[in-house]
Parts: sequence; structure tokens; C-alpha cells
Amino acid sequence: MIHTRSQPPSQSQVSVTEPSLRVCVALLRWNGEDLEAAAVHGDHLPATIPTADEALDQTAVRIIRESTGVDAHYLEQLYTFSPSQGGPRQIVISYLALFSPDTAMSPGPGNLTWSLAETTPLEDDLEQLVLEYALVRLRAKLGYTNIAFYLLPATFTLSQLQQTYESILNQAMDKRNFRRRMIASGILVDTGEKRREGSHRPAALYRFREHDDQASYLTPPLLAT
Amino acid sequence: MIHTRSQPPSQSQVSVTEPSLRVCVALLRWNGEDLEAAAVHGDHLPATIPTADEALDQTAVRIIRESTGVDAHYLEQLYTFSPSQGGPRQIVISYLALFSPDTAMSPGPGNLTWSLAETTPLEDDLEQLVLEYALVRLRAKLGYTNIAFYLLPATFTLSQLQQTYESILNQAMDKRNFRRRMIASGILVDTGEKRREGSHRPAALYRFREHDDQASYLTPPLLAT
DNA sequence: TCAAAAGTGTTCCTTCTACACCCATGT
DNA sequence: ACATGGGTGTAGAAGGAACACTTTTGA
Repeated sequence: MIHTRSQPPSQSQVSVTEPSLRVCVALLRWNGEDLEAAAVHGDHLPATIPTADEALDQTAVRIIRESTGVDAHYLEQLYTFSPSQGGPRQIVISYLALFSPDTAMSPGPGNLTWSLAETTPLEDDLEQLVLEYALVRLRAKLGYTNIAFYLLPATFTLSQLQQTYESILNQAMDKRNFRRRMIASGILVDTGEKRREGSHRPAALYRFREHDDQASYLTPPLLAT
Repeated sequence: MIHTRSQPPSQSQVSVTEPSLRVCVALLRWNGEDLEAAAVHGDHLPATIPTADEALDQTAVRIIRESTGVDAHYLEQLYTFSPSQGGPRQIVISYLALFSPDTAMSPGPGNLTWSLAETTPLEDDLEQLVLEYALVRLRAKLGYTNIAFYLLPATFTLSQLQQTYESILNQAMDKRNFRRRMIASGILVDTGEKRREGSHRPAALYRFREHDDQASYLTPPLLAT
């Protein structure tokens, strides 16, 4: 819906402030019997949940909820791997979860939020690969979906929205072009409210218009909703 | 690389001839012990291959080769499902395979090529879902990758290329715009040869310039190549 | 000479990009 | 009054879409 072509770094503004996005990558490991869940980056989750009779994606939803104490605002299956180095074959299904900053995630067994700027290689090659792939997907989807929605609170300013884009793409964008594109896309609704939070002009608060596009983009609809 | 925006049906040419694309959707079913392969549409494959110590994607490559007698020109993992209706949990990893029409696929246990125009619902809901999803992905990737390459012979005419696009998208395109876009994209190389095959002007034969983009688009690089 | 597919340019319009200043507020 | 982030317009470039006729060949 929203088209975001790559824009070369702008001169007029260079400040890419990181708004600490709540992104989480989770792996479901299946050994043929049990499903084990692990959140990538931050600490590994001890959460090990036995197989239940539910769809895979639902298991991911549930495991992430149990791990973070909160429901993911958006969940997308990424890819399925089978890292079988000598040992018995294992199947690992990877997921990307996005959270609204509204939600109070329980500290739990380590904070799941993952700094996009993070570059320290993980011990596990697979986790590193999934993490990088998640970022590729997230960046790509910024261009043709409203996925950024799921990383923002219910109402937000255009600057917040732009910062979200910039921190995911790690690239500064032109303010006027960005705002024009977003408004033109028609997915934003001006709530009429203003946010005043500093010694400067208050910002208009927007919300997203509906969000019925989750299922339709490059990912099959989740089964058995 | 190649941008193909949707174009409304053109008046000047309405003939969308189906060039019988060699597309195959395969499922790997894992019950925890064995992997069972099935090609979707056409007859189900009897091919049942026990677990080997190899990466999942490699298993898919091999199974498709064993089923068709030929290597897929392109293989992409689609999505992973877990259809567990009462029975024991099963994990089904779906793949999309593309073949060059050059290759002589063994008739084997039923022709795997799948008519894109086909609309008869399959008995199996999951297979139907995967089939539709494969088409969504294929269509989407036409717009930003050279994926059509994998459905064409080594050299081809611009008309062949256009027919491939048209039959996948099920939509006629303007000849001049199509050719201009393709040429401008820089991925085509004029071989200098001509193909004469009828009582009409011979067509220039092209080939694709390199094809090093397979791994870079929305799919992680296949592990352990 | 006819049929059949190959090949070729231009115009219009939409969208992207680059770019700089005033506005509203709190201190 | 000043510092801070909010908010705005325009002109040039590039790319997409619509559109029809000539060319080359085999029969």
C-alpha cells in the first residue's frame, strides 16, 4: 500500500534516532516429538512447550505470549530450516513478531526486544541467519505493506512513524516527501488530537485506518484462525 | 530488477496464449521420523523418501529430481504448515519448483507440470491453499526478480518472454512497453541469432545475463549449498 | 499477394526527488 | 528571545501507460 523507494541520505536532516522497536525473532524447534521455543537475541528462552494439538502458527502465537506476557501485534512465519549437523534431524520454523510499544512486556527471562542496530554476531549461525533474514523481510515489507503499524502505539505522530521507518531501514528520509507519501496513501487518519511534549509546537496524532491487509501479502493466511 | 506494474488489459492484443509453463508444487511431510514427498496437482507422487542427513532444501531438490527425472531450474520454499486434524502432528513444508521447457521431464508417475489456468479445486484443502499461494508468490516475484528466467529455455524470443509473463499473470500486456522495459532492465543479452519458425519475420533470440539474484530476494540463501 | 508474427516512437501523465523556511510552543 | 521539533510547496526528472503502423518472411 505504501510505497517507500530508497532515498539517498538527506542533507537537511541526519538524525536517525532509534525509537527502540519491539521486534522479536522466535524459533520453534521440532525434533519429532516436542516443540521447543527460543527467542533469538537477548537470552534464550527456557520456554519449552510440549506439542499440543494446534496449528503451528498458533503455537508460535501462544509461545510468544507465554514468553513475553503479551500478545504479539503481528506475527509472520519466516522460513523453515533443518540444521542437522550429525545429530538427529531437527526442523526449525522461524517467526518474526512485532510488538506495540504500548504493551508492557514482562521482563521475563530476558528482554526479547532486539535492537536492529545490533551487529554482534550470535554464537549460533542459524540464529544469526534468521536474524538477518528477518531484517531483510521487515525492510522489504515496509515498502508495500502497513507493517510499520505493528510497531507503533495506537496513535502516533508523523515523526514517530518516520523514525520507525528510518530505524528499520537505517537510513534518513526526507521529511516532506515522507509525509506527503503517507498522507497520500490514505492509511492515516488524523485523530484531531495533538501531542504536546516539549518546548515546541505540538504534533498532530494519527492512527492507522483499519488494517485488513495482514494476510494478503506474500504470506498465506494463517490457518485455522 | 524488472518492474512490472499491473497493466489493464490492452485492446491492441488480446491473445494470451498459454505456453504450458513447467511449474510444480511439492510438499514435504514430516511425521517426526520420515519425510514423505508429494507433488501437488497432477497425480500425487508415490515418492516416499526416508530421512537422510541432509538439509531440508536439499531434500526437496533431490526428491523433485527423483520424481521428475530432472533438476528443478529454480526451487523456493514457500511455507510450513501443520495440519493436525485430530491425528498426530505433522509438519508440511511446501516448495515451488520451476523447470525450463528445455528439459525432458520423465513422464514418471504423472506429469508434474501444473496449468496455471487450472481452477478445479483439489480434494485436499492444504494442497489447494499451497497451490494458490504458490501462484501469488510467483506473480509477486515476477515484478522484482528475474524468476521468469527459470521457466524459459536457454535462449528465447521477446514474445516468448512476454507470453510467460502474460500466462502467469493471466493478463495481456502491451508489446512495446513490455519490450522497452525488458531491454531497459539490462538483464537481456541479444545472442545475435534469429529464430525462424513460420511464414513471418524471424525473431531475435535473447538469453538472460547472469542470474546471481536467486538468493537475494525475500528468501534466505539455501543453507549448506 | 497474403497471412502472420516481429519490430518500432511519441505523448501524456503520474510519481519520485531534491530542497529551505516559517510555525507553535515551553523555558 | 531563543531553542526545539512541527509543519509546509515547488520544480525538474524519471518512469509508466496508451496507442498503430511498417517489416520480414514462407506459402
